[in-house]
Amino acid sequence: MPGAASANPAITTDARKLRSRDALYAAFLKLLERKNLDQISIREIAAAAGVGHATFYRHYPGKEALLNDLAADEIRRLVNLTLPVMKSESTQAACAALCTHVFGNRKLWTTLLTGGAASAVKVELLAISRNIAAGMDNHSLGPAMSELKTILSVNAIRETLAWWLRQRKPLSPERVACILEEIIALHDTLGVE
Amino acid sequence: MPGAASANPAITTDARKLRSRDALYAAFLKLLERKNLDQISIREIAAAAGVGHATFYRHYPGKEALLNDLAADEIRRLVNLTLPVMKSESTQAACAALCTHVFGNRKLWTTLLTGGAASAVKVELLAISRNIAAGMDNHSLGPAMSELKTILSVNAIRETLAWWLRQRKPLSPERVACILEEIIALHDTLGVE
Amino acid sequence: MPGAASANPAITTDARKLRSRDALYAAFLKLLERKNLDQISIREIAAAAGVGHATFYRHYPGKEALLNDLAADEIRRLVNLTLPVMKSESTQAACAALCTHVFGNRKLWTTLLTGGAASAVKVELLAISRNIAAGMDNHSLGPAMSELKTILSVNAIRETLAWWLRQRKPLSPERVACILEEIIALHDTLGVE
Amino acid sequence: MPGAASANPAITTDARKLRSRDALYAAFLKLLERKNLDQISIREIAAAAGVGHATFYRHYPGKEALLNDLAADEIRRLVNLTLPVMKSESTQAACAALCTHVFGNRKLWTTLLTGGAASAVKVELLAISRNIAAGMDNHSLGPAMSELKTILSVNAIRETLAWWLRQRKPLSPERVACILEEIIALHDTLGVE
DNA sequence: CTCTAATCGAGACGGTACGTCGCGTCTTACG
DNA sequence: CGTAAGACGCGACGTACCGTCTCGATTAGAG
Repeated sequence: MPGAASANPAITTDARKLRSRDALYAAFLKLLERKNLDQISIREIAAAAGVGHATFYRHYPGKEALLNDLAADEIRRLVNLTLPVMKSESTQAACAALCTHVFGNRKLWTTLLTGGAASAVKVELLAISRNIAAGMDNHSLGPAMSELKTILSVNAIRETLAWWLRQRKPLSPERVACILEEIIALHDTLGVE
Repeated sequence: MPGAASANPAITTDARKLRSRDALYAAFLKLLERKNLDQISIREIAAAAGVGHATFYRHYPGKEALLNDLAADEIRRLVNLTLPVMKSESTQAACAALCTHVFGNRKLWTTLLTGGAASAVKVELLAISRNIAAGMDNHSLGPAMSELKTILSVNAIRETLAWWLRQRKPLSPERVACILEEIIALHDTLGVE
Repeated sequence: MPGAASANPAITTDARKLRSRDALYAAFLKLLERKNLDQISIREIAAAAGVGHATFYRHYPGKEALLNDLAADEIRRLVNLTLPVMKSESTQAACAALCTHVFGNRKLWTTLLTGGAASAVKVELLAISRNIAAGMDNHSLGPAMSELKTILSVNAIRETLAWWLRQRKPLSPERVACILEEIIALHDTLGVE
Repeated sequence: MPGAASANPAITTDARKLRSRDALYAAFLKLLERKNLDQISIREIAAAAGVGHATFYRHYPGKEALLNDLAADEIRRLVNLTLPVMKSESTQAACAALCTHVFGNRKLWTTLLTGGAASAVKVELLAISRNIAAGMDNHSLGPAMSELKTILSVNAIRETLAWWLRQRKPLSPERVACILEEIIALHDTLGVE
């Protein structure tokens, strides 16, 4: 921070820096609603954020980094909302919580799942899920098969949500929660004789 | 074409044109093995094909067009090999045929499913599958749900194949055929009480 | 010519060849009225002549060659009309003849002197004039000074004609003939003490 | 320019911009010594200036613009050197000054008058001369004739200088000054009975 | 409240790739 | 054989962004 040394060089409290960062984050999200990732230029993001384009580089090495930050943030928020419910209550309740949250932040998640960010979200989501799955591993299958199961489950959920958000007249969150539950149950039987 | 009259203006018999086209096709495939789509420049493709870069544009409007051609070609080849088997024999036999073909053209399909072409293949595959599914529609579900089923099935198959080809020591085609069959069976139960 | 040997390989009587050549000549002239030399593409000339663009190259190595042919032809025609008059009658009569001819072929000469061909005509005209001047050399000056005199005379005449043809309401040929005569007389006194 | 406020947006004080501009100017001049204008590519100029080719376009819309700048600059320098002398002293002194300057910057002027820049210089020189002539108009002739006189005078001077610089063993500046004086005197009598 | 250095805007720059255009050559098929 | 049609390798065009860099001007926060 200005004027002197700081306890932690990584965490800035400088208001200017935070303002720029948030402006970039918001501007990027707005642009992603309309365009694909590689139709958005860095200068465009910076301009939309009311920020010099060089400032962008002071915060992120490139637009992919910003996108990954953004995706990871939102996914983690979703997971933190859903996972505890699943553990303490039931898969059914967790699906309901998930769908409710997604529906509540529908615009954001439409962008994340069906817009230009989709493939980054896919990767990020899988990475996070892998970590979670590593914790509660079922040892009945080999590691490779176990990974396949994770991949299929996560992708099925993701595709279902994306399909949901693409609908002109979307189903109710409760309806989708049921579908999700069914899908999850289905995948649970995979590989079990 | 050179000279004057021709029966069909769309089908060229000019040897030069065919040669260029094939060279571009092959060079592109080769580059896709190593790089992502947007790390490949059009001039690079043309150079690798031993062709002037302007010639590329005389054949395709851009690299996406070439990629789509390529993906559609290979997918259609695969479908034409698999679908008849499923109709005349069984799903089991079709899975076997599919896996055998993919394994036989393993390098190509690794590129298509796990390389730079992956997302284009995903789209193309879904489009073709939608067409097929439209023919043998099951009317028990609504159109939206029916589409979801197609999406989930196709993606599950695709992800499984991709996972297979990513393995360092891949399973035998027969083994994967069994897995695929199970996955397909699983998805058939979707939406049925 | 087709089918057999020819007495003189340089002079073709093949009707097709002559037709193409003339068509190119005419089309080029037409285009020169509207555009600068390097705004005219060879393909454009060929198309305007109703001829394949490759045919152009069978006749001329490039558009400059065609332009030079054209310029040289017309200049020579003009000289052949003017020079004899000067020798047999007077400079005055020659100027009159020149201006009359130019005025009669006004459109052509406007193109040649003020259009895209101007600088080629300048060069060609000087070359031809140098040849003529070499015949009737005045040995009172050195060769260098003598060349300067030719340059200045020819350019003065050319610029005057160009100026004339650029006028919205051009003077009569007789009026210009007088001016030319004065200019020539003036240049004759150059270098004479 | 960088930072914020500036008195005049047209005049840049940014050292980088000036350096690039000058480098382009110099490199272009160097190339013009050897080649015609349209044998010089913009990328070639930029490379010779040690500058990215896009930078060229940040300064000039095209090579013609650079050439015109260059020509106008040098012509104006010459005029500013010659015109005052003519006014305060004599035509003779002015011719001497002109020839001395041209001879001193002989390489540059050879390029400008006999190289690839020649026709641009011709146009530019005429334009500037027209402006000067407009000031000290002689009203004895009509405007058209008066313009012809300007054209002829300027071209005669220009052609004489070009001829001079083309000579293998050029005459002394004094000698050429005399010739020029004679030519100017000659043209002064034009149109006067 | 005052300094001081972190942050910023503006934008020039060397690059790379873009997609278009015209060149001159070469190939093929007609008449 | 001369020609049309046109594919081709080549190379310049002018544009768009890239990521780096240098500037002063501004401003937040430590003392």
